[in-house]
Amino acid sequence: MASSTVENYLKAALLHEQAHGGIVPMGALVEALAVVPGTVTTMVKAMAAQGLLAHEARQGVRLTPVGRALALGVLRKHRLVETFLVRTLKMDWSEVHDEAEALEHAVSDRVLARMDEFLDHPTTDPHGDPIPDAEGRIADTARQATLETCAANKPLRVARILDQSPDFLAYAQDCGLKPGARVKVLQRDAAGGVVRCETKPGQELTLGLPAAAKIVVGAAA
Amino acid sequence: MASSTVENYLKAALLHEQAHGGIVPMGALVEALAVVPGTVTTMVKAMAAQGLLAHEARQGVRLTPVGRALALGVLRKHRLVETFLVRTLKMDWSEVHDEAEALEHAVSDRVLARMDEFLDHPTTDPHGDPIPDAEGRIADTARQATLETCAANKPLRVARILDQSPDFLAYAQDCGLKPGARVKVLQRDAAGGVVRCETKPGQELTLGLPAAAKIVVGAAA
DNA sequence: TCTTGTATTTTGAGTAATCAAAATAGTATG
DNA sequence: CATACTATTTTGATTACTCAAAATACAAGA
Ligand SMILES: [Mn+2]
Ligand SMILES: [Mn+2]
Ligand SMILES: [Mn+2]
Ligand SMILES: [Mn+2]
Repeated sequence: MASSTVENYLKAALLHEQAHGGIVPMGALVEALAVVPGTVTTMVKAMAAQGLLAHEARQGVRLTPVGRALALGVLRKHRLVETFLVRTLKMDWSEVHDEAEALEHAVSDRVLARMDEFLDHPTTDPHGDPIPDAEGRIADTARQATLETCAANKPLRVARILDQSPDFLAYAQDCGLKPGARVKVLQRDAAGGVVRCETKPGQELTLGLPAAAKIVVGAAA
Repeated sequence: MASSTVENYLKAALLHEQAHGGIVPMGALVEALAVVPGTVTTMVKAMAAQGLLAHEARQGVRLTPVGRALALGVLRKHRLVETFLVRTLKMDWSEVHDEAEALEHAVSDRVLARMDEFLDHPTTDPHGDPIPDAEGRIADTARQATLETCAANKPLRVARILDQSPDFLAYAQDCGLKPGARVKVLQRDAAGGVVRCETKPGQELTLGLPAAAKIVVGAAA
């Protein structure tokens, strides 16, 4: 029913809503979809006419319940496909995002259900991103601590990487910062803009604050 | 580079060429792609301009070497995906054709290579159709015997089913006629238009000639 | 040869998605 | 408050693919 283009717009709106809350400015869609502003205005009007989102003139868009349900379905496909590519086909976690970007529009619900079963119903993808369940429920991940904001000198684990770019993921892997890895913040220097961490005993690592903000951490259960 | 539409035209031309040889009439593409004749003329002109096929006015098309190479790549994706869906995700062989019809355009060469490895380089798909290798070489399957044409009273094996429709495949499965299954033709009645076969000892089966012609058989090694 | 019938092509039109560039609205700054 | 800046919208085109319906070419049959 919905074209790949429409699905991409819906997913972009959902991700922005999850990351920032409230209305999604047109500019966010311009950026996410890499098109010119006029294109977004045109598409948004068409999608609003279809009841997928509400367009507030000069402000931005909000997903309707129908639009959000569709967006969650696309996000579920994206993240299950990523999980499949890494776990089953042994692809590198830094290359699967782009592959999933295309496959999320081609995998049917039937295939997805078989894949979910095959993978034993995973709840997070290789980047630590939560996978919505078949009914569209998704774990709330708002206000989680990152290496930029967490407490120092406590044993933690990497929970999620907030940057899907191959470059950053390759770098994170190099540093031993994959989801599940242990970390401890040794010292945070706000003036210098760096965070000093320990990954393994003796393995130290200094990260810039923007990079540190992309590493979500949780208690080292 | 090539759109899904172009890939579908190329694959249809290749399949027709493999089944009938020589030039592919416009009408064959009309049928295969379920579009109106004028649409085919338009698309064919565009594709000829791109060097994917040669258009002989009022006659039909021939694949160029470039077009054929692309078509073989699409066919390889289609059949590897089908194999994957049946072997790994345990889907029914009668439903995978339609799924593969969409996935063949979304699976990248990188993913395909991993899948090929994972499946241990299969050479035929679940319907017995040969899978082109990574260089586009494909087993020649012209002039193989079918239940309509093969010798009687010799132990044989089903090699391939030439009809991908879910209905026919479900029927074939019911009759125990999956690739690899043993069969023997007991008697052929050209006047009555039927073939009487034995699948298992004691299990007899009577097939109409059109159906029999869709079951490719080979020696029961 | 004339007449049909069928396959193919042409013509005219429409939809989805896009861009470039000009117009506009709203916000922030002096 | 006037000005400037920025985000958004509008306008006018373009590309890819599609259909409906009319025109045309070709191969047979009478
Ligand atoms: Mn996508
Ligand atoms: Mn992910
Ligand atoms: Mn296809
Ligand atoms: Mn097949």
